[in-house]
Amino acid sequence: MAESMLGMKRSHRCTEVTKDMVDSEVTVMGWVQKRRNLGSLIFADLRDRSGLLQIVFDTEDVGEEGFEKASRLRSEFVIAVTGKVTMREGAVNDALKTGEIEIRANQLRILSESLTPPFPIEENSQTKDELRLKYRYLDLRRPDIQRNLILRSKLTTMVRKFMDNEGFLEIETPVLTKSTPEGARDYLVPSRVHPGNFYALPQSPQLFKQLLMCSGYDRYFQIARCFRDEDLRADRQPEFTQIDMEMSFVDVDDVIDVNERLLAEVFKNAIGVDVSLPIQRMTWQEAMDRYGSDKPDTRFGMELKDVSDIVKGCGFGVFTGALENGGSVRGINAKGQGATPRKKIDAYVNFAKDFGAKWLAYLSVNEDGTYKSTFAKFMTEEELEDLVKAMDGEPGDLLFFAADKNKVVYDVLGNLRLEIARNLNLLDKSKFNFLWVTEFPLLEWSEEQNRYVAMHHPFTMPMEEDLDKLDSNPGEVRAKAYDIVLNGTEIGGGSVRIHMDNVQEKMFEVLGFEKEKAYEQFGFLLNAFKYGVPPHAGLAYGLDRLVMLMAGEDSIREVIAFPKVKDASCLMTDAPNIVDSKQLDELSISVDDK
RNA sequence: GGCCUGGUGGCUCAGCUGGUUAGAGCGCCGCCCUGUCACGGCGGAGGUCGUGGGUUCGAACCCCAUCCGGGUCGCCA
Repeated sequence: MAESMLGMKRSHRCTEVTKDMVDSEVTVMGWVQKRRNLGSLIFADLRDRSGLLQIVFDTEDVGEEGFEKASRLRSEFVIAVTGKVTMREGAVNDALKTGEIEIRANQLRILSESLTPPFPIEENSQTKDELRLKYRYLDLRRPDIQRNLILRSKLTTMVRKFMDNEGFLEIETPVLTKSTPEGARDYLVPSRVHPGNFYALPQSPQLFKQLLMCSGYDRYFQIARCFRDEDLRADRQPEFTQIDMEMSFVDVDDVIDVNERLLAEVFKNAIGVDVSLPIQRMTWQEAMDRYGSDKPDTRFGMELKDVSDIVKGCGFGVFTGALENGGSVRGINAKGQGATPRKKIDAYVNFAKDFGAKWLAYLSVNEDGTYKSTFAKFMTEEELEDLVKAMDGEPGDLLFFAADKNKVVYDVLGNLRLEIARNLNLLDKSKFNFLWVTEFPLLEWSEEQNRYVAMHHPFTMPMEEDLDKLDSNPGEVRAKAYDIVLNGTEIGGGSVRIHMDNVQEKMFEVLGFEKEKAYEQFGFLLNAFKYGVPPHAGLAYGLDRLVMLMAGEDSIREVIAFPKVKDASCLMTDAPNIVDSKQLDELSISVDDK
């Protein structure tokens, strides 16, 4: 039976009550975390978002009726308590912020009873995700999730403050917008007024923020919800949040400068981490050569080495064959892992195959200096020695080699490097290694479409010094695009945009867009550019990933209040769901049952 | 779409090569208990072993299908 709170007013959150307040009367409200009934003395731990506070119920203070009521308390009941703050008579509980004090209740109201929760509401939950997400409203009561969401709120507040100080304006852009070609699949929204026509939910506010630059807003930002209809991962949700920004009359260094200061400020203020500026920069090519990844985790070494020159004359067909096909042979050295059992190595070989490796060669340097390897028989003793030397191989080391097209070699070794590091616990979550990756390729050859596609998007400015290669060698043109990487996770990316119509036309030409088609898709932007467009550039962060890393979590679900599961459905609401045929009729939609 | 992995009382798990009545801890319910905070003591309830089919004298265990999670590859300008 629930009671009204009429006449009672909460005076403090649980942990706002301190020992300075001893002897004063407070009113606290919250959930019963735990009750301990000793017969004629009852303790209850009261919980709210601030933490726990112990309440004592004694007939002397709360009366017969109150005590009887207290004996009915169970986990997750919502109660209001008025009482006197006192120092604890018994032992102090060092685990609690309020461990020295307690409230001697003189008034108790049960504001709401609770069923026994389907899983314990406690930190470090052991409960399966399935159940947590079905009862997300209970899961969200757990202190660790509450901490994450509080951190997230703090972070966005800090971002807004910083951006405001820097002269950025927060401007909202539409959520119902136009479907864009290229890139991820759009979520579509049917139009009732225009039968057969659809809005798309934005994958990012990209085009709108560029238009805002055309309109003279100079510095824009937005904490924007974005949508992509692609499969989920631990760090990917169908709807996610970007911290999006765009600036006028700037070049790469200007964007990097303001963002370095932003990162330094929020990491310091939100989690007390010092980011030393300037943040290291690395070109895309260097990142690929050294780490096999465009988002290198620089918390550990194990860098890739190109050994193509060493093995080019050897008798091992896998190596020489890759070189003849224009590829390369590269290796990594797992220091001190020479004793890795065969089974584990086989697992690495299988892992490599997931990334397209037909082959993963390995060699361990025995303690006595001899080698054990699958390919030793194809090479002379001298060739092997040179190879090991090139890899800085010492007794006890384990070397892996991939030989294929560069893309495959990078992919295989880049991921293998991470896999080994994970197994060896080299990924220290208390370390925060930032890195700018710059000079991305402008274009990427798509086998599937048999044409070049934009690596970033079709409005990305090529580097001025590469402009003449747009005709002769488009694949080698570098872009004024940059990513900000933290511990091997891409937390943001952006570019300088094309503001020169001749360059934009050339870009569409290289992408195989006919002029008409380009206007059909992006006419509003291209037309806007005819009326005076400033040079502009921007960047967008994945807020969810940023908070995930700050909170030390492994999945963005831990920092999103109501996330979706692997198949993009919501276990709590059951969305998506079928709708009434009347609704479909209004939208002129008929559904094919398959 | 592919691959890997999981589903056993409310929760977390154990359950051998197929063999009596499927177990444990926590939680829950009842009684007792004045300084607990992983409270304690005594007693108790609670299980279609995800679902459907098959093999077998016999299935939680083996086979097939399917549903629901997790990871990952493809995909994600």
